Amino acid sequence: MSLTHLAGLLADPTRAAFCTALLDGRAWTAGELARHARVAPSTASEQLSRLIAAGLLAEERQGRHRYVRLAGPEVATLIEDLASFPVPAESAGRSSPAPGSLREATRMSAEARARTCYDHLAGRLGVAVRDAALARGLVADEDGPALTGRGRSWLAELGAELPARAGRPGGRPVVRTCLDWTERRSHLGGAFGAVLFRTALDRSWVERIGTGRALRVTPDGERALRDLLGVTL
Amino acid sequence: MSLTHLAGLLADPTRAAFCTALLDGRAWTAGELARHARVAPSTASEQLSRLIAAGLLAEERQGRHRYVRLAGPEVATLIEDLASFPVPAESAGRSSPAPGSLREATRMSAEARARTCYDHLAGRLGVAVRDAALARGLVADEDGPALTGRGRSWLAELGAELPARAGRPGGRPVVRTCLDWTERRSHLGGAFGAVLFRTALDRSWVERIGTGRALRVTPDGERALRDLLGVTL
DNA sequence: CGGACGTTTCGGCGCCCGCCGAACCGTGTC
DNA sequence: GACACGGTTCGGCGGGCGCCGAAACGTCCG
Repeated sequence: MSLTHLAGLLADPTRAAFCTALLDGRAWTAGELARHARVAPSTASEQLSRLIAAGLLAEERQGRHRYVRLAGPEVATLIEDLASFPVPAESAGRSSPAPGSLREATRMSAEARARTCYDHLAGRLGVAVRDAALARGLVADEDGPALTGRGRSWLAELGAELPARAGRPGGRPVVRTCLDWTERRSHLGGAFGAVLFRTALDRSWVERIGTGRALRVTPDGERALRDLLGVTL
Repeated sequence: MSLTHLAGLLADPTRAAFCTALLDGRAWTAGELARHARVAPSTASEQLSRLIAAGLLAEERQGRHRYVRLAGPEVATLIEDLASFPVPAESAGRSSPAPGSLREATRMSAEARARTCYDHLAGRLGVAVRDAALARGLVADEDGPALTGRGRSWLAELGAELPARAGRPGGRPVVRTCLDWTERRSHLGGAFGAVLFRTALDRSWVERIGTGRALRVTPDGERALRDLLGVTL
């Protein structure tokens, strides 16, 4: 994969829209993505094939549907890195992308509260969780974040465990900080962030609302967050 | 900076050639880059302006020359990340970019031996330095690399010091591993890697050869590497 | 079996953008 | 002051590529 080839794939508005939509970590059908990006199904089909051929996306066919998702966490962080590259000063013209409709505005505020970032938590909830994990000594942040011994036993008590390859060379980093670009603060990614979100979803502490990346914290979730991390929202 | 805009800048062969050339960490003039990428000076001028406007490059004018360099380490890592994205299997056609001329071949072998990677060491030398730093306990690698206490005092004895902002939020990471794509192994980047290379250059342990990224280890350098790190080449 | 639907392939249109050469400007040199 | 040289601006050319609509294919359902 050459630099120009990869960059060229992300340089097109349609393909970029696909990728950012898929940042919610879920699998979308080709048709959903086509409607989302407002292009003809034929166009979506072509562009998806290219993204798949390049190894950015993975596909899974089920009957007459073609499900598509990001190929892995590396792809997600790559896209996040590109998308969060600091904008030089002179773009002060239109600071926010213009709320547009009311529907759009409420969606954005819901996502600011709590949302997914590929496979972990983001938004104010994600930042609060990180702060709590730091305060309780589950995660240290000396020259880059790391899971502490206390963090490991906390995770074990929770009944969750990290994938075996996490942290080993070639494997996924155990904990990564991910710049949250609504909050302009960090939240927790990496294998730890992922397993945290996974359990929260499994135990119905959070649930997805709408078709986007927004999340809602359930009453059970509020209780769990308070008892396990001391987080109050 | 939108994702598509940034990616679009790197999607063009000419602009990409500029960026990868600038990965040597030095400042090039517009004309040098034009010749390097084999385009007319006028073309180079236009493209450089765009890269600068986007904040990827920084310029410095001296007399009738326009010097240009990468805007910072973040840009370098961004480009490295994109360039080192794993290529899917079916590109097995032409594995290496065809040596072409003899001149080209000797340049490549020199760069494989020792070269710069933006502002730190790479190639076999870079990998050897990392291995030595790990073996001597200067750097640990538990869930991501970190500078140890011993590493800090080693650096102090050397008479070198890290920039004050290194490791703090918003600052540069103290030590980063950077996948070396000739060696397919990691070498040391980050503030530590940079200060290491800086002192090596200041004390003439290594010197640049040719106009590219290749380095030569001086006799003084061989001695220093052996005494300080136990590295023999 | 027939119709609806999601997806794919193909041909063709239109636009964007990278490229160059020519003219021009400012700087350094003889 | 004349000339050389690096860089920039501008107009115009050409190719690549994203888009669509039409037609075809496969799957699911009645």
